[in-house]
Amino acid sequence: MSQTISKLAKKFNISVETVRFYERKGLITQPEKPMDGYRHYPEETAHRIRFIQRSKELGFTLDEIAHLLSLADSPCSQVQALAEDKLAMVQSKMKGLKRLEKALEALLSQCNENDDDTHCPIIDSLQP
Amino acid sequence: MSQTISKLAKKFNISVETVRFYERKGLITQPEKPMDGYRHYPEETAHRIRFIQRSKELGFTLDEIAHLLSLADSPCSQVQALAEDKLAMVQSKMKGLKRLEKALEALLSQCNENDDDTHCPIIDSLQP
DNA sequence: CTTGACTCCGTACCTATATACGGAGTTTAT
DNA sequence: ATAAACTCCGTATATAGGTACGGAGTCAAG
Repeated sequence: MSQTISKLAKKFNISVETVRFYERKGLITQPEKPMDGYRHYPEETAHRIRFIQRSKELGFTLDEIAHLLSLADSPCSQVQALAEDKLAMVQSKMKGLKRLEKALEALLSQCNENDDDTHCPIIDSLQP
Repeated sequence: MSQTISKLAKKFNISVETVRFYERKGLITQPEKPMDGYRHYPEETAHRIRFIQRSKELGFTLDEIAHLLSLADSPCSQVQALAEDKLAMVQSKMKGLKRLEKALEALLSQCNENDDDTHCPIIDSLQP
């Protein structure tokens, strides 16, 4: 069953504008527009959008998703390489956040030892 | 010693435009501009920029830094509250990344069990 | 047949954090 | 004294991922 743009959008809880945006990005192909000039989407487009949404949940950017889609029939090793890159990025981001967490905890523990509420050691440690 | 804008910028390895940008943002105050119309920065501005840079490393956004700066003489408890919010954000972000990591690892382990390089199970699991 | 909902398109706008540009005026070095 | 380097200002551009708008045409229900 072919769908209008708003049906499709509603199905995935995104806006009509977003569908058009994905189209412009080349993530989905603009369907044939019969006599009336309106888009009528085949089932396949719905599959693509599902793919896009799942990939987004995995932290892929739209550009990376475009890449993934273009790899649909490529050797597994290529897809794997992309996922591995992503994993490395995720892990490095986590390391940064871990550092941040430690730093914030250290600052906060200074506050806890501070009796004088009128002045905050955090401000001091940030200043030279 | 008062500094010109480019000296100041060089000192912190940022660009002149960035200094002007911080000024527009209200993070640093635009200094008096004597006869020639050029900015001459007091030492204090350098301290502020140092503060900004350290805070950025801690993951504060410029808006949050503006807030921090405005709290410089506020009760410790207020500054502490801001830092605690930030800590909570950092921790929640880490949780999200942890989930992501697991998901990617699961996908990759499927690839490792896959003999057929011409087709990738990652693509399949992303598709409906 | 009219009204309201839907669709089209191009374009502007949004956040965040800058970076880049252009033209005019100024300071510094040689 | 002249040229290079610096400064001023306002504005435009960039990324990412959309969101919003306006005017015109079209479709579906009653």
